[in-house]
This record gives sequence, C-alpha cells and structure tokens, in this order.
Amino acid sequence: MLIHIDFESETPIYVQLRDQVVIGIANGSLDKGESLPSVRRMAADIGVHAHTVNKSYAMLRDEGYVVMDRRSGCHVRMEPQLPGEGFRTALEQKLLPLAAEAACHGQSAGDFGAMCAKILAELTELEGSS
Amino acid sequence: MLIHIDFESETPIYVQLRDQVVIGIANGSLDKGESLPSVRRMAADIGVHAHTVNKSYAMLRDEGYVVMDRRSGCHVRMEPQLPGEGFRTALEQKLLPLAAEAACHGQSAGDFGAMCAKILAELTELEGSS
Amino acid sequence: MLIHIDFESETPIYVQLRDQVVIGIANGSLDKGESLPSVRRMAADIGVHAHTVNKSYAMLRDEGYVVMDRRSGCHVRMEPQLPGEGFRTALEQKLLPLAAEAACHGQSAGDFGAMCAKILAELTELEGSS
Amino acid sequence: MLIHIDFESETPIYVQLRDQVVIGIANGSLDKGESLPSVRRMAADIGVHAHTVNKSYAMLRDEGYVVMDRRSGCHVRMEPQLPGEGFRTALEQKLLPLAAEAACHGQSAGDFGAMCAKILAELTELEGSS
DNA sequence: GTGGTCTAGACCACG
DNA sequence: GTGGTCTAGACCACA
Repeated sequence: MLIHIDFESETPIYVQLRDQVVIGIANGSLDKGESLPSVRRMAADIGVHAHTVNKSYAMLRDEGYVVMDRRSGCHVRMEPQLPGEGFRTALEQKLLPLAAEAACHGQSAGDFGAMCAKILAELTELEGSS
Repeated sequence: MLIHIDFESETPIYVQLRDQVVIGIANGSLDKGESLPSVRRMAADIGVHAHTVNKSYAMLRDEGYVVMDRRSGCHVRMEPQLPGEGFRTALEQKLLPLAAEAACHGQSAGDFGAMCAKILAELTELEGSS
Repeated sequence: MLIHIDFESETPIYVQLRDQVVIGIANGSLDKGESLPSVRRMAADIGVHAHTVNKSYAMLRDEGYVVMDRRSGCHVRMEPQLPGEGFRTALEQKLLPLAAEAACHGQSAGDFGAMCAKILAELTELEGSS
Repeated sequence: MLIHIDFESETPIYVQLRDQVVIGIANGSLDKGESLPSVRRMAADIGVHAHTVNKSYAMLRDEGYVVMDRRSGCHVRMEPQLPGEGFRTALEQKLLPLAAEAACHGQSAGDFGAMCAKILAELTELEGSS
C-alpha cells in the first residue's frame, strides 16, 4: 500500500490520505482485516504530522471503513460495508454536481454512466497490485 | 432559477452556489445566453456577502460556464462546452474516490454506472422546470 | 453561561466543556438559537488552547446539540432533540453501570429512580439562572 | 459469570471489566463471598493482558467491591456497601451530564426517573441468571 | 472576524 | 509499543 500525498493540492492532506485508503480497500490492495501502519509510522512514512494521520484514521473509523482496536491499532473492517439508505443519498448528493459538469460538457447519461462504470471497473480489476 | 444555500453545510457557500448554477445550466433552467442576476442582487436574494457571490461567478467564468462583461453582467456561455482532455481527467480524478466508496459498499461497476447515468438522466429530463 | 474547568480532573477538558454546554442547554442558561462564544474567545476565557475548544464544539455538532454556521459561528440548535432509538439505547448503556453501583450500595429501583428524577428536576427548575 | 469485552469500544478494557463485575454483583450472578477467577485465568479467558485484569481488580478493591488476599485471591465482599455521602455525590456527579442529555432530548424528570428505575429493576430481577 | 488545517513536540493512559 | 490529549503558534480559506 503506497500512499502519495500532494502537498500542493488544495484538498486537505487528511482527506487525501482517507481517499487513498478507501481506494486501497476498494481495489483490494488492502485486504479485509489487514492492519494499517500505526499513526506514527504512517506519519513518518508520508512525511506529515501524526495529528494529521490521526484525523484521517478517525474519519475512516467514523465512516465505518476501519476499526480501531485498543490492543493492535487500526484494521480494515472485516464485514463488507452495506449500502444503507443514508450512504446512497449522500453519494448521490456528491455525484450530482459532477453529473451536471459532464452534461454541460456534452456527455449523455449513457456516456457518463459508462465513464463511471469504467472507473470503478479499472479500480477493482487490478486486484492485488500495490 | 431558485438557489438554495445550506449554511450549515461544510461545503463553502461559494462552491454551493457555483454547483447550483452548473446544475441549472445542465438541466436547462438556465438557458444559453441567459443572464444571471447581478452580484449584488444574487447576494441579497440568498443572503450572503457580495464578495462570496463574486467568487462563485469568477469561478464559473474561469471554468468556462459563463462570460462576464462589465456592462451586461454575467451570462451563460452560448457555445457548448467541449469535453477536452483536461476536463475529462479532472472529472475522473473527482469520480475516483466516489467510485471507491461505492465499491466498498458493495456496488458493482454496473450498479455504479447505472446509478450515475440515472442521476444525469433525471437531471436533464426535467428540462425547463424550476 | 459560566464555564468551569477542573484541570486536575482525569476527564479530558474537551469532554468537561462539552458536558457543561449540554447542561447549560438543559437548564436553560443557554437558549435555543443562542450563539456560543467563538472558539478563540472561549479558549481565552477558560484558559485552554483553541484546539481543545474546537474539539468540544465539533463533538457538540456531531451529537446534534449545536449547529455551526459558516457565517456566524456556533449556535444552539433551534429544534429540540428528538429521543431516537439509538440515543435511548446509548443512554441506557451509559446508565447501566451507574445503576449497578447504586444497587451494590443498597439502593432500590425506586430510590435510584427518585434520585435520577431529582437530579434532572433540579437541573431544569432553576431555569434562567447563571 | 460471563464477561464480554468490546475491543473496539472507546471505554478502556479495564473499565469494561470493572463495570461488568459490578453489574454481576448487583444482579446476583456473583454471590457475596464468591471468588473471582485468578488474574491470569481471567486474562486468558477474555484475551487481554494480565496487567489489565490486575488494574480492574485493584480498582474494584479500592472501591470496596472486592477484597484481595495474597493466598485466596480476589473475592466479593461479604458486607453490603453502605451509601456513604462521598459515594452519593460522586454518583450524582456522574449522573448529571446524562440527565442533561436526557432533558435535551425531551425527557421530563419523571420520564428519566422511570427509565433509570427500570434499568435497575431489570438488572436485579433476573437474579441468578447468566 | 470566523473556523479549519498543519506542524512541532510534550505528556499520559492503555495494554 | 499504541492512540489520545493538550499546548503553542503559523497559515489559510471563508464570509
């Protein structure tokens, strides 16, 4: 699991880290139950402060992607995430402006759907690679 | 064109406003060439600082959705936006973490593509309303 | 609204602050819609770091006691909190060990119920003070 | 006496263990004078460090729930715990924020008292089980 | 002015 | 060793 942070980006570091972990879980480079590096270790690895990593881990925990065991740190949750009504509407909410952007750039519903499906497919098909 | 701002949202107001204008253009409630309310008017309508509206309009201009003219104000661009390589990769970049979230919640590429297509379809089918 | 922090206590400062705000809302010394001091102001008032206050406010927001408006800071929520199944079971969970302690010290269910009712009654009856 | 520890909980393990012993004493699943498993045995049973169990036992001893003896190990006190002024105020102190939460969620003093009484009643009525 | 992000580093509770 | 708390202070985005 390689993490790359863009320090120039305007997206906060802790969000970038959170996103990459979610992507890692999605594409299988982080197995269920696998443990993430400790806060300090991750902080040292990617060159940020432990506080920042802590915030990412807390966010991932609150969203249900990982569990933090008192004994052994942070692990990817074993049970697959269930859709859940709240999650779906939240996702739709985030998708809406992107769909609008696509529409304004001439994409049809089919184009956009195909594009989105392709992104997810490419994400999951290279299971096992770093 | 009704604008609704959620002042409790963590999304900045100027982004919310920008998003709603883009959505308005996508679903046809803002016609090509139609002029947007003046900065001051819009600010008064939705109850925010003129400065904030200004930022949204500038963002929309920079992204090519509107043109601003000192005399005639701000109006929606006549020419349809072309896909453009940069735009497409930028969109993919924004879609990637959302696709990963969907995958973690058990959606297949097909599910996700269908969901995205549906969002865009619903967006454009109610052309002219609101 | 006077806040007093016990720096010797083993309960974290941010929890103490959160508790006192909840108590303030309960007994009416914080009205619905009333605004809390800004993070920096509160931090200066009680002599802690802004980060600590920030954490309390975020916690209160996540629990639904206050809303944080992008424009004007932190306000007590207008709508009264609804019971909600999750809240009730969480409260019962926290009450259980305390009930057990009471039982071990010879209190009957009636004693304990009366004691709890009295605590809440005293809390709300002095509406408006301090 | 079955002990169940939630390793993902934010409550420290030694507190969870202490709480469950107190609950056990309250509901009669631990009789007066009954001896608790040895530190090592308990640690092995619930899968935690002996150090952690030791801390729980010491806490229970300090609070007067059990007595510890180098030869015969740890057993539940024979004499019932008397209310004691200090205990009562400590309990009220712990109850106060919970009462405030209840009040914020619309519970009256009567509601809260009834809820608390019910919790204690259910705790003690199933004497002997588990 | 506000809250939010990040760094640097100390200290502590937990296991 | 772990994560969590707290301080001190800088910087930025937002309104």
